[in-house]
Amino acid sequence: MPQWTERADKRGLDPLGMQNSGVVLYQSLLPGISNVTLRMRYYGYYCWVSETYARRGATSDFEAWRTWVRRAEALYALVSARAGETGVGGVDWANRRLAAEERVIDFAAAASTDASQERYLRQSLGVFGGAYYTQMAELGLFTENRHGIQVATRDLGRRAAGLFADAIGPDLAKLLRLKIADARVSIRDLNRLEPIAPSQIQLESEERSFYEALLFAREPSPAQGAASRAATLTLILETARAIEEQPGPEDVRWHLFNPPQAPLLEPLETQRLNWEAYHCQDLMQVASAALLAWAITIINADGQGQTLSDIRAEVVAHLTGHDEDAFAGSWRDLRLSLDPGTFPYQAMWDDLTSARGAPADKAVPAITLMAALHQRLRTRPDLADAAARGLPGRDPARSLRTELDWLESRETDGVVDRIADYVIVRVVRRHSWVAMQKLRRQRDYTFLFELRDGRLFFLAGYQPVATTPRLAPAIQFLEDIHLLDEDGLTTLGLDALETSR
DNA sequence: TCGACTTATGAACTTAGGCG
DNA sequence: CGCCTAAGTTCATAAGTCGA
Repeated sequence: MPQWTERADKRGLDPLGMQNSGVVLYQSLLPGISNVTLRMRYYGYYCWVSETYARRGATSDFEAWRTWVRRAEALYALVSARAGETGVGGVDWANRRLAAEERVIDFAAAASTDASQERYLRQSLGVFGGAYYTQMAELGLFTENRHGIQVATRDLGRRAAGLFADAIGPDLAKLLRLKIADARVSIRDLNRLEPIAPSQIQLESEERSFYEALLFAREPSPAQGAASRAATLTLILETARAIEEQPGPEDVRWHLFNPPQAPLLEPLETQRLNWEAYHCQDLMQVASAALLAWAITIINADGQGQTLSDIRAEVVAHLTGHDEDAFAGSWRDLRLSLDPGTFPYQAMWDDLTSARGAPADKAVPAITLMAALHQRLRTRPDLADAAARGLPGRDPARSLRTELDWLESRETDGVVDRIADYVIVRVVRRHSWVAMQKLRRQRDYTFLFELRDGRLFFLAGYQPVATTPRLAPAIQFLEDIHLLDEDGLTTLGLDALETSR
């Protein structure tokens, strides 16, 4: 291995700067839930933590508030670890403490911000500050007071706090308050506190109905993105009903990819169309990335490096040698030859995102997929509109739109020439530009190849990856509030679905 | 007993988003 | 802009299983 490979110490994230367009889109489709908010019940717990802190005689001292939050989180982690829960901040630490088999666990030091101690979490305001606060603010549960301290809001936040307290009952609420203040807890008390764990939201409780009303925007004064979130969550329930099992993120993507037999009512169809546009964007992103992976293997073919014209010639040779009749005509001919309704998108996606197989063998599938997407948008003005609304169409961003516009600009040119240009201009040179920006702005060296004496030299390989659109936490939330379980849609879930559509 | 193969374990890395 | 987090994935190694 050459010495200079060591310089590529950061692997390129979004090497074509194209994933970002999809990320921006999906963020608007599930506001109030992020990739790091993993359990619904934290929303109620933090409101209770804030209210309890206020009632003990809160001051404007941020340090005191931070200590209270950190102790509340550390205790929640200990209870959850004891109960075998997942998605809780600090469980790794809690499991280590439980394994030590102390009779009484003193977590004052672990909850402090003293760097010399083994802390349950290092970030100063815990998962509250790192993940939940911004999402709870979006939902109208939390706000910042004039002293810069995060507090539960008067209306929604206080109600959530009250419902959490009611759910666990006065005795446990008192015990919980005492143990947070004390920062010491026995195993016996951890067991007693199990009803506060994230999976313990009771089926027939006001706490549960409150979370449902909150998520599905049935509260009196819904916050900004509430309707969008409600529509997406309803579409997830719809997916569960259709596939008759607990859906995973992939199931949701593919279920929402095609218009359903029985048309959805507004605003659900509009939101489904947004998800379809997002998924088309991700398909395009993966196809472009597959061409990048291929270009990298061409660069790496011998240790001598390749010029841009070497790479172009290899692309032409490979695509010409590939006895694909479809590639004999123009780009326009290619897209018109495909049926965008029956095209095997999922098989292509699975192939391109899998590590199996050589990148060169994925070039033809990637190109065909791009043509199918092109034809899909040409024949679906509703979809093209959704893409136009949700995705950037001009420099310096790259998206489904920009790439299709580029391909369409000279679409009567031959496929092989058009794609050879695409690989050079939109893939190889684009990656160089993106990596240069990251080097300048973030000082990250993310180049997958580098230029020396007019030749490109291999630095690192690349595997196309999908973006992860917050669907996993959304599904977990729906499970936490009993709308979904391991068998799919529950009775409550069916009720919620009927109410929402 | 050896080697080929499968399964289990664990370390290291990746991912997203947000704080300080 | 560096760092932090949980969960997922990948990869290497260890342990276990099997047949010759």
